[in-house]
Amino acid sequence: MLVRTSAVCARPPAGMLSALAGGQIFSSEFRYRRGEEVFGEGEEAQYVYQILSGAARTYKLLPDGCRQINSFHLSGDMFGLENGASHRFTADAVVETNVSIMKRVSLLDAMTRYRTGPGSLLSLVTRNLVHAETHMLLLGRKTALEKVAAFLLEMDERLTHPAVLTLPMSRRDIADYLGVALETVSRTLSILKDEGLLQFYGPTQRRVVLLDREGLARLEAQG
Amino acid sequence: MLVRTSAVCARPPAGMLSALAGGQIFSSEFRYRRGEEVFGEGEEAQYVYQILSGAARTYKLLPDGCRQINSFHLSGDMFGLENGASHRFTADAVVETNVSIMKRVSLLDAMTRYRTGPGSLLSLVTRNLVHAETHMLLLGRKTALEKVAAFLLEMDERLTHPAVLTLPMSRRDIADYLGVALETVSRTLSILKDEGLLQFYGPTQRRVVLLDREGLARLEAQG
DNA sequence: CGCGGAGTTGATGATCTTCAAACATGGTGG
DNA sequence: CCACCATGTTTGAAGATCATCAACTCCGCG
Repeated sequence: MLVRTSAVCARPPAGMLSALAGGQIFSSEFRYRRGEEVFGEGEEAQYVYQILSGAARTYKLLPDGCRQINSFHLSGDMFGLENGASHRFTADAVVETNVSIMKRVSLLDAMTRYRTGPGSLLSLVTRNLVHAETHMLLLGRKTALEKVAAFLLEMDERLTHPAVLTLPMSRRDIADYLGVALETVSRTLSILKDEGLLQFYGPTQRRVVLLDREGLARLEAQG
Repeated sequence: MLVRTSAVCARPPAGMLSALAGGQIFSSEFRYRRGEEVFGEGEEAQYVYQILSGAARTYKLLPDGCRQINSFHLSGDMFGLENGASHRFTADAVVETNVSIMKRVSLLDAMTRYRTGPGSLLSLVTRNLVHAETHMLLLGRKTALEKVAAFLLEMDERLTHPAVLTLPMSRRDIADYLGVALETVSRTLSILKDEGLLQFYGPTQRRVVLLDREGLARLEAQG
C-alpha cells in the first residue's frame, strides 16, 4: 500500500477534513484497492477519513449475509467519524480509492474551536441524520422505480450535475443501497432508458447521461 | 387545551429535559388530544418537547399521502430538538399525551455547559442517528415477519420488559413505521400468536404478552 | 342497541425476488 | 495482439411475498 505522510498546509489540496481543523494538523494519505476494507463494524474508531479520489461505502450486514449500504462516500466526503469509541459500520473501497487519514482525537480537539459552525462535529452528525431520515422514507415507502430515480438524482446532485454521470458502484451496490435485488436495479434502468429518461455512454454501463431530470424527479416524488 | 406553567425545580418530576438544563429553566406542561399535531414539517423549531405521559410519533409524508413514521416517542423521550432552525418532520400525539415544553434557545444555551456529556445535544443527535441507521436496515432488508418481531422487541425493551406490553399505537401506525400494509401487521401478529410466541391480553388487541422473547429475537435476526 | 372505528381474515393481483441463462466487459497471460 | 476467463450486467420465466380490495367481527361509546 502506498503511504505518504505530510503536514497539511494552510491551503489544503482537497479541503474539508484539514480545513475543519484549521490547518496545522498532521494527516496521511492512504490508498485502498477496490473492495478493500477501511474499517470494520465494532472496531475502535481511531481514525477519520476523507475521500481524495474514488469512493467508499459504509454498510451493515444481517446474519444471513444480507447487506444494507447506508451511504456512499464520494470525493471530498468525510466518513468514519463517530461520537462513540467504535465504528457502527463496516467501510470499504468501492473502487481504487485515495483517502486522507487523521487521528480522531486530533480532529475532535481541533473541532472544539469551531463548536457551532457548519464544520462542527454536530453539523456533521446532523447531516448524516438528515440523510438517514430521507433514506428511511425511500426504503420504507417507495417503489423500485422511485428508488432508482431517487438514486440517480442523488448521485447527479452530489457530483454537481455532470454531463455524464460516472457511477463508481456496481448494480449490486446500488441494489443494497436501495433495498432491492440487483436484477431489479438493472431492469429499472433499462426501463428508464427505453422511456428516454436516460442513456448509457460508452461501452460500460456505468456511465449514464440523464436526459430528463425533471421526469426523473416526477417519478421519484410519486409512483 | 390545558396549560400549566411552572419553574422546573432542582429535582425534576420527569427527568431528562430539565435535568439536561441543570434545572433553573422554565418549562410548561401541555396536553394534546389523540391525533393532535404537535408541530409540522418545515415549521420553525422554537420549542423542545418531552413526553410526560402518552406517546407521540414523528413522520414524513410523500406527495401521494404515504406516511413513513420515523420513530415513536414514549414516556420520558425528548423530541423536536433540531440542529437547524426548522422541523424536518411532523409530530402528533398517538393518544392523549402530556408533554413538557421548553424554549429551544434556553435549552441549547443550558446545554453548552454540558458539551461533551451524555446529555449533550451531540449525544441526542447521535442517538437519533443510531436509531435511524438500525431502522434503515430493517426497512431495506427485513421481511414482514422480521419487522414485526423487531418492533415488538423494540417496544418491549423501551418499556423495560413489562409483563403486559401495552401498545399505544394502532395497526396503521405500526405499519407506517415498518413500511408494510396494516393488514400485513395484523396477519403477522396472528401468525406469531398461532405459533405461541405471544398472546393478547384482555378484550383489546393492543395489550400483548410476549411468551418467547428469544424466539422473537431469532425471527428478527434472520428470516 | 346501534353506530363507528379498529382489527381480522380471505381472495386476488401486482410487484419484486429468485433462479437461470445469455451476453458484455475488462483484465491477464500466452 | 488476441484469446480467454472472471466479473458484471441484462433479460427471461417462475414463484414468493406483500399490497389491495372487500367482507366481516369485535370493541367501545353514546
